[in-house]
Amino acid sequence: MHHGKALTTLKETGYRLTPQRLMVLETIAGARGHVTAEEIGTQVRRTYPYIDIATIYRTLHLLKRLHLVTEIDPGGSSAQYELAGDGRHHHLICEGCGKTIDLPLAYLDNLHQSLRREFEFEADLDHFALRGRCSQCLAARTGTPRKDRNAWKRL
Amino acid sequence: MHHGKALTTLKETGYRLTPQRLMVLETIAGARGHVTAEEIGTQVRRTYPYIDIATIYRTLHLLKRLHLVTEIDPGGSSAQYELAGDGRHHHLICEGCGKTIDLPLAYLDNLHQSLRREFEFEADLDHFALRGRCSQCLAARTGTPRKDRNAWKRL
DNA sequence: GTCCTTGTTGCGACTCTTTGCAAATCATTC
DNA sequence: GAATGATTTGCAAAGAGTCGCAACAAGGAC
Ligand SMILES: [Mn+2]
Ligand SMILES: [Mn+2]
Ligand SMILES: [Zn+2]
Ligand SMILES: [Zn+2]
Repeated sequence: MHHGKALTTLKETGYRLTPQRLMVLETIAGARGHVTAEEIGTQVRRTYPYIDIATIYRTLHLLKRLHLVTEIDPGGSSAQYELAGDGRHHHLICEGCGKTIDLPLAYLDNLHQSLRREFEFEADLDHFALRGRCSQCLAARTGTPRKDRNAWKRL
Repeated sequence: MHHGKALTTLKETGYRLTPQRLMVLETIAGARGHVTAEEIGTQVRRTYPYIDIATIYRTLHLLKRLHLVTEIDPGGSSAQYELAGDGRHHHLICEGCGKTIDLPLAYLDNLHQSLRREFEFEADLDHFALRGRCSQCLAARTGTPRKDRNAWKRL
């Protein structure tokens, strides 16, 4: 995944391409998969120790607004960021076991288009996390044994 | 909107119906529309000044797990809660003007079912907030005037 | 009632993220 | 290149939400 396009877009939209922004972008592009703001900080501080976490968050917001990176909120831990490129996708997150499943972009196409048609609403469905229960966690809950007094704790 | 069912469900599932939980529930039921945890706190403290915000959050998580209340994350401000009852719905939130549109539950039915069929994943789509741009904010962005040097700020 | 177990609360500390502000940096115009 | 105005940064403080823990309340067994 490369960030050449990101640099161009930044310039073209009139934002400044500062060293900090470049380093954040390079870190995201260099990582495989998702990274947190704190992980970006750790990496950037190797070459520029003064970067502040606020700058990183501000940069991430900017890049997100320009659709150059996508954010995901796993719920219960820090947000994760990813370069918006070819392998776009959504995520299914199981609240039982934490497992995540990649969901092809197309699964939200119908919704996206009916919102556009019927509400003239252009939804931002770049990188979504849907919570729920995976098949295994669902199976584990069927057929509760008769005397399992702790079953309700796992509701 | 009444919370009788909520009380029954709480008892039936084995959780204790403490005064704090009752007060939180009554506050949510008594409000019209969404309430934040802080608003619940302000209301409850009128009769019981010692309630802690952590207790409120814990109660809200519990009620959410039992599908008795729904949560929405407006992004940029505190989460909002609502009694799960008849008028179930989702929300479209415009990032341009802040306007919110109610979206009938049915709009996510197809998605819900294809996830169930094709991934055996039971998604939790009780009360969703979808970000994007409303028709007016989209219209306002077409046909950028030639010399509007501040246009990009509004991206 | 007492004993015992388990669930719940309030408090304080902590994490993650956002915001206000003054100083620094950059682009533009003369 | 100096003056000017706008953007960006680092720092410190605040907001929102979570977690560990000791004290407390409830329920069951006897
Ligand atoms: Mn992803
Ligand atoms: Mn609602
Ligand atoms: Zn699972
Ligand atoms: Zn709008």
